[in-house]
Amino acid sequence: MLEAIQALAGPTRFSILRMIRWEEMSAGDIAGQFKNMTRPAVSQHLGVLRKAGLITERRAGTSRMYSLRPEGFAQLKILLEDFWDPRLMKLKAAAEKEENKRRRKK
Amino acid sequence: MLEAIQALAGPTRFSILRMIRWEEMSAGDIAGQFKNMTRPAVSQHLGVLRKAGLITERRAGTSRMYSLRPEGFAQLKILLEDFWDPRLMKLKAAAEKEENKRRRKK
DNA sequence: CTTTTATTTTAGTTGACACTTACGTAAGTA
DNA sequence: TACTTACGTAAGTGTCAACTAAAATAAAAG
Repeated sequence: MLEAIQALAGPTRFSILRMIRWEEMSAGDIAGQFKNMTRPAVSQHLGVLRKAGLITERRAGTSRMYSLRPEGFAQLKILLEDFWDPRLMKLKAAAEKEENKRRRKK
Repeated sequence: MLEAIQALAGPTRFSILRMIRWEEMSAGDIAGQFKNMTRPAVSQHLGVLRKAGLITERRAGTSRMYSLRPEGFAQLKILLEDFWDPRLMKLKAAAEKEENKRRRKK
């Protein structure tokens, strides 16, 4: 889980994620967007993002297409919500306790 | 904004945030939870978290009390939702389709 | 004013990570 | 087959962030 946050924390990787936010892109096209950075460097970042579960890879001929993996971000969102507002969390916990009580009555 | 993500990415800082998740703690108490780490090190991490807007500092006598700052996490949550929410993605795609139609009419 | 307590700040060291260059690989093409 | 395209992987290097130790600061107590 921390792996995903660390992947997100790199400025280059963050830019990559913004690029493929709406539609998949090839590794070459992604690297082409960067000035002053070699293609292997971008490839390594793509590897980090993939290992972190934030993107998926699809092979198309000699190209590799990368796209966002919503599941990865969903998990991060859940994680952040736990920090979001502790008071709300307490209320939610209480509500769920109530819910369970009701279920057990059946 | 990236600053907050980078702050969150450090394992030590992540632990600190979990500690003060429910209630404020003094710098000393926080540092006391860590084995194999000096107090200055923890203090530096607290500084990073504060600069990133994730925690707030309150002075009480010679102690400094730290607590979570929900606003900081709220912004992060919004950021992630932009990557995650499929409904937003669909809306954007539809908007671009419209945009293309308009262009072709010229 | 001096001492104590709690903590930050400064200075300096070291390990991890982001690069580059060079090489390897897999799929398409002549 | 040999060549080209589009990549990833390996090895080496420099930079930066996390740490420690020592000094500075700030508030309370004596």
